[in-house]
Amino acid sequence: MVAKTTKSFLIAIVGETASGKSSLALELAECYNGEIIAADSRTVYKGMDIGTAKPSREDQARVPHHLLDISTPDMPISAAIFQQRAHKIIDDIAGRGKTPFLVGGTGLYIDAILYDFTFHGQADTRERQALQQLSVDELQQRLHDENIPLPQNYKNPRHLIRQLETRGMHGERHTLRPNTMVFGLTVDPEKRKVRIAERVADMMQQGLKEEARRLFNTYGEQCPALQTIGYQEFVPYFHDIGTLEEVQQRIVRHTLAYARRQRTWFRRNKDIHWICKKEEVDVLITTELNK
RNA sequence: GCAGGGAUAGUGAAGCGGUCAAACACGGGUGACUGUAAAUCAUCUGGCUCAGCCUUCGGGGGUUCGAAUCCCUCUCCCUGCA
Repeated sequence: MVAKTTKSFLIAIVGETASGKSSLALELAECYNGEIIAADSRTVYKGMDIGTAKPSREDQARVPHHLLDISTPDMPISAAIFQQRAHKIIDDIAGRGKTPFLVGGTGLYIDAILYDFTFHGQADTRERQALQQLSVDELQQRLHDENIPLPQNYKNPRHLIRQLETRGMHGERHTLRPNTMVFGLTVDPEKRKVRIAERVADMMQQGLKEEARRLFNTYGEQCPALQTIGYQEFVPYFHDIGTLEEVQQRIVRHTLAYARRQRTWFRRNKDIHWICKKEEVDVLITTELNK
């Protein structure tokens, strides 16, 4: 019992895409003898580098990063798998007397750690593929037949499939993990658009097109992991539809929409300390450490 | 110059006498979401003192109980003949 509550110290840094999480995390990790765990559903895949703004080799040399490149796009990582691996690494880092920093923008992955989600119902790829052929109506009918209540998003095929897989079992959500501080980075709405546009232009410069082409050639256009902003937009272009200009514009728009979704996810989290400068974090961490 | 076709909400595009504030797509806003989550889904998107009212379908004028839809005319755009 006691052992459970003496969890190691953990600092989480969350926020929308292009909010500066990575560079802040880097600074803090250097400052507080830390290591970084990327809580990101796309940087876990090898080969998806430019489009995911994966930390560079130099950054990784400055501070050890974890859960980057742990799989390939054809071997999907789920929230549950991510959680298991992250737990182990957090313990490992703490065991070596260092401070783990959980950094990322994938809300579900972050929360799975912060609130120690219990997941129910293993996903069976075969069965899932079969279910994916069904329409929303058919999936709802199926749930009805098996006496399983509809999920909250009852028109969402993915959630319907999941509901079938878990047979309606609901995972548990616990209170915030002990010894944990959660920081959220805010972005000036005025600057958001410019920042994202610049970032996307930058990715194009770095060869995003070639990276995308290589990935699609290797794993196919249907590969779920490649249904990612920054890659999917190239598909029509590779079929000679539209210009590169349009691809870039679409990536920017989709990224903006994604950032919005991230905001609505994190906004609900009352445990987040919203900040916009490193100094604010320093004050909070220092007082926490002195307790 | 003559003969045709067209102008519709932020954009593209339906509608072709009433059920039209006007389909649909895109774009935009808001939200949901515990084993696909950078995914997926819902919802709103002319204005307002919002179960009703007001102003819209290139401009103006008619016909009609009633027009985005019919007629006349003007402006601009595309097509065939000159």
